[in-house]
Amino acid sequence: MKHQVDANTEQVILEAAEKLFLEKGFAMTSTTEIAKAAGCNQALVHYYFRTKEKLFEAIFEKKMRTFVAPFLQNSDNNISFEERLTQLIEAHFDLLKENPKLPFLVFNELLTNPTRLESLKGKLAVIPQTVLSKIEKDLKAEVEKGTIRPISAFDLMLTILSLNVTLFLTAPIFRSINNMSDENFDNFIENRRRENVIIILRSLKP
Amino acid sequence: MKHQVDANTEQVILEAAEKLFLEKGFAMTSTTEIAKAAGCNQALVHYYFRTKEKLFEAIFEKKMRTFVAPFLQNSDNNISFEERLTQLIEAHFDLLKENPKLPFLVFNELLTNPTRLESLKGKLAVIPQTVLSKIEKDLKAEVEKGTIRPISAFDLMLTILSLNVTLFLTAPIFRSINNMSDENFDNFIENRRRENVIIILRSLKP
DNA sequence: ATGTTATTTAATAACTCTATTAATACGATA
DNA sequence: TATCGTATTAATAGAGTTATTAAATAACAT
Repeated sequence: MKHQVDANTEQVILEAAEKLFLEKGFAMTSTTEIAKAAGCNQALVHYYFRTKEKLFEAIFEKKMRTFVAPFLQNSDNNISFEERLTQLIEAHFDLLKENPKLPFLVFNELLTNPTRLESLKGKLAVIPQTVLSKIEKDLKAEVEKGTIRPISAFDLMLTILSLNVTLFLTAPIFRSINNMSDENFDNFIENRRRENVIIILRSLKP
Repeated sequence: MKHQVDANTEQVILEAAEKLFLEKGFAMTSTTEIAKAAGCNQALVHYYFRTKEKLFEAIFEKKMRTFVAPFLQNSDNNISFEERLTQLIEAHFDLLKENPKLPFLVFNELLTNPTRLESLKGKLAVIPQTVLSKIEKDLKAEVEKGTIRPISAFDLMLTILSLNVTLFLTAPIFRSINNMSDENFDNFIENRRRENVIIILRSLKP
């Protein structure tokens, strides 16, 4: 068992924990396991983070922010609404592509642990309001121009979320069932990126 | 602690376990907890099902079948393709409405436990093939009639799955964040049933 | 070199969980 | 009523978990 002299041990533990939590969720991951993955003694995990819960929270909150990030960045633009929307959808898609296990973690913890949901409520409740109201305004303008049908920002967001999230949530399952090669899998994913954009744009037509 | 003389204890245990597994997943539910919920001794749980794993499997496989059921029933029809598709989407939606925790259980277990996925692979792999090929045929016919654009049955299924599943997966979260009343929540759900059908039908237009 | 602080480890307390075992209650049947 | 199989329970072994503590070691400034 080597000492972690050079690297920041706290960071190494954090990363090992992140990987394991994403793979197996909170309950199925033990601090012993995290320590082993980080190449350190189990007590060190507690030395740096005191409890498993606190360690998880440090990771979860950061990940939560990543998860909703694309909806927050405002693309102040001279490009068309359709282009802006496409960019949003694809930004969300790409983020999930780089963090494919993220939806699992988020849903798993928010659904099984009511406390977690409660504690995040305060922090997250603000986001939808500010973001949605901006998109709402955008949508209203387009509706008046007659370029799209009337639809709530919430419904639109939920549709984007649904199409993008479920793809990455189910991808490992379909991949396994269909015995896809890396290449097939990549094609499948990229095909879906296009498909999702098409579905959403079409759903808005007047 | 009363004896469970009258009712079929095995069934009572099964139902208690089902409820708890759906709420909190496999790892977070203990046999002790199941026994308490079933009003019996913890050893009885093992007496009837030997292991927690076997108990779970008995429930999971049944639930898995429920989950994919709507895609399996063939509506041999004289009604139009659009109507048939609408019925399929709504049947799937209604099933999820009655089993809102089901997607959580299925994803949670298939994703965290590779063994589970492997063991189901054999049983489930057949289904997509038979079902998809039938829908594929339907789609091809419609494409030739010029009523829809070319699309794979798999993509269509994934879209339906995405829209319906994510709604029920995220519903408790949005409900909590937005402090929805029962009535608001019901409206929200019913509105989405319509919305999901619209999105999918529109996505198929030529 | 030496004292001081930060990091790391081994050991272990205190639980909790699964699974098994041995003993007991129940109910039908001979 | 004596007997037998099924249902049920208390007790507990055994493994694994989190968290704490005290001791050892490394790092570093003086």
